[in-house]
Amino acid sequence: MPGETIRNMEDFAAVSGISRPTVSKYFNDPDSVRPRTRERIEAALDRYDYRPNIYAVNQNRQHTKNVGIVVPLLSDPFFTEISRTIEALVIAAGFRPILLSSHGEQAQENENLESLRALKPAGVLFAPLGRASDKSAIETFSNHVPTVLFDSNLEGLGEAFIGSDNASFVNQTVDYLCRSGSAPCFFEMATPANPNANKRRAAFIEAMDRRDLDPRVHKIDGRGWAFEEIGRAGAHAAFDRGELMSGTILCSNDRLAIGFLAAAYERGLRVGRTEGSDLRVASHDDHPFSRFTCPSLTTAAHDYGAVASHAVQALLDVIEGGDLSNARKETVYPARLVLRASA
Amino acid sequence: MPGETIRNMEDFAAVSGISRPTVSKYFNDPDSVRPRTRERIEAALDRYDYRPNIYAVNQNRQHTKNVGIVVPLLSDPFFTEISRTIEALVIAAGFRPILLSSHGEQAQENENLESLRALKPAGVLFAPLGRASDKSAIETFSNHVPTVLFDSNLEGLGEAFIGSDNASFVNQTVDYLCRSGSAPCFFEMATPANPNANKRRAAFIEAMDRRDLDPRVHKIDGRGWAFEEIGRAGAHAAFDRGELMSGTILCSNDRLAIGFLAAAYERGLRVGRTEGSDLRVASHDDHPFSRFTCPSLTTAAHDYGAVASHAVQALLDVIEGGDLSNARKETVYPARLVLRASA
DNA sequence: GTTAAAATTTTACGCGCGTAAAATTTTTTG
DNA sequence: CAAAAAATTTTACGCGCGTAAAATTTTAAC
Repeated sequence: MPGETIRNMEDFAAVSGISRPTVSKYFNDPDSVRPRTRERIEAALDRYDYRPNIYAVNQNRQHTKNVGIVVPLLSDPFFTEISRTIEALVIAAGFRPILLSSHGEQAQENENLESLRALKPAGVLFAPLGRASDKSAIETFSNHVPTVLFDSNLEGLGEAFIGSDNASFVNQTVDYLCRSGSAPCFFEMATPANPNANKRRAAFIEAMDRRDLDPRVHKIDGRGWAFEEIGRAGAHAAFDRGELMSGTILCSNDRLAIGFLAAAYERGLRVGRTEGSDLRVASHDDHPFSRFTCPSLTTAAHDYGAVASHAVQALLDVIEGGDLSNARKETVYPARLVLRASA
Repeated sequence: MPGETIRNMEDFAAVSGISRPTVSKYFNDPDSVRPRTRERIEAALDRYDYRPNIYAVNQNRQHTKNVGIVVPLLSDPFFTEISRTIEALVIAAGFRPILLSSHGEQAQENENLESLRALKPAGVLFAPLGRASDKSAIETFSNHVPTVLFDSNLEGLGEAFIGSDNASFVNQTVDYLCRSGSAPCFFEMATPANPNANKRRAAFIEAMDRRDLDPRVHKIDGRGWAFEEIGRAGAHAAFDRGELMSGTILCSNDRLAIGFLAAAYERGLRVGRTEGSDLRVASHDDHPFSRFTCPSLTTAAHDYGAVASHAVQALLDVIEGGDLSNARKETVYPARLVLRASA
């Protein structure tokens, strides 16, 4: 009868009729004790709602069962989505995910790494800000905590990098756009925060060169992470100069495209691949909202599942396997073209 | 010289020339020690990068400096935004925020509460799922941990509730729509997950009754949290029957409206308040993307800042003040009408 | 400069659990 | 059923820190 109060593992061991060290063993791995013992513990466990004190458990551990997940900007639905997927995999692997957003700022990113270190995580899945990241801080961190980078690569940092193949993204959109209509002009921020943007531009130029086409790149102003507004303002500025009002526009990413489409709508420009349209717009990322733009956005989709599961697996390999292969691996996944109404 | 390795507070106390209990006192409140002592500790602190072991610190504490933040669905930008604001306030108050999403499911919500209990937080800011919430689980939880509800109210649960005044939202949109054009029809899910939806419908009916107008409510099918797709499918179903293709539509929330606008666009319906438009669409929430819909969405905005800061303050009062007033308070903030192009 | 007040140091103990080593019990094997 | 193997219990210690009480030093007040 739950008359007495269970204050610690010793009390719980007493009411379950098992010794405290055995109970301790059970909580670290239920399969490590004899089935009958396990039954008795679990019987006691549902009569009394005892759980080990997390802080006492972790006090003397070198590393805990925590796994940090750091993303540059959680309010970007792309990162919300990928971190949700990663979270589920981390839980399935028996770890406790700790989700942190850097809110687009280096100071916050560094603080996230600092507070993670204090939590002694088994490992960290880390999508860095990119250009704004403090490389040396990240290097120091990754020397102490097993770190796997995803989404944005920082050369040489972390045990591995898993992301998307930017060339595949651009090759597929360029290929589709070129064979279905006029050649695209690339639309991007002049000083992108993310290294993927640079790779996409480079891939665009190369893809156009291969086709003996002029690789036109339209760069717009704007700082920070409010990409939709930057895209919208940049599009209006272009329209004011009579530019980008016809033909085919390939945006570096969906959030810029969302802003571009809003501006086009505001100008009464008809976007789409049907006859009578003024211009076509395509993009990259398959942002959760791109299904609901007007018109719906033709884009290249990340393989969320592959990136997430490979990143988690890579981290688990480092955590469990130790240093099997010392080599830092980079893995990228190709895009999947998603044809919608905008191009 | 950082020759020796600092393993614990005793080592650190030694190199800083201060006794360990005083160092302990410093870390709990830097102002509680003499200025000269503080200087010496902080001088040592930047020669050696020692920080107290979080787990040892919290092991014997009744409650930690952690504050839980639980939202029903982090991938909804509305919750991403409000939790970001709350996070900053929690940090400013000297606590460590722990952000958890229930991913729209009761099982996850209950798990979140359970893992929070194990972390012995000083308090929790909790936006429940609503109808899908396990009330008894939440009641049990809130008996052990100071809990302040926000966004969705559950009668009698938690120490306080802070949210938005649904009647204010609907009154403002209805008032504006009625005085600027035809009377609105309300567009909502037949079985909304969130109690706010019910209050909005009730407020709509009341507002229309007050004006001696017929309160037409259009209910659409759909389960889950994919509101945009539900709104889009519901709109198409209505259009197929020749309904909602003209006049004024007032959506229960912006995410439904985003779907509605996508469907209207796909049908070639012109939405807006300008001449030549087929229908007007307005909504509630001021979702971060509602600025970028086509046309941009007229809506009623939450006072994010007021809700966030009042919720945090209410929790701090409970944490620090003990039980000054035993009464559970409910506080709601009015909406701010945001006129854009859609109505 | 003396005294009272404040801050610090000393001393000492406890928290809840991990874990190693030796002793004991239970289970499996033949 | 005896012996070997496996699991469990006993015993014992340590982790890093909070914190109380008493002794001591420093600071502020006069």
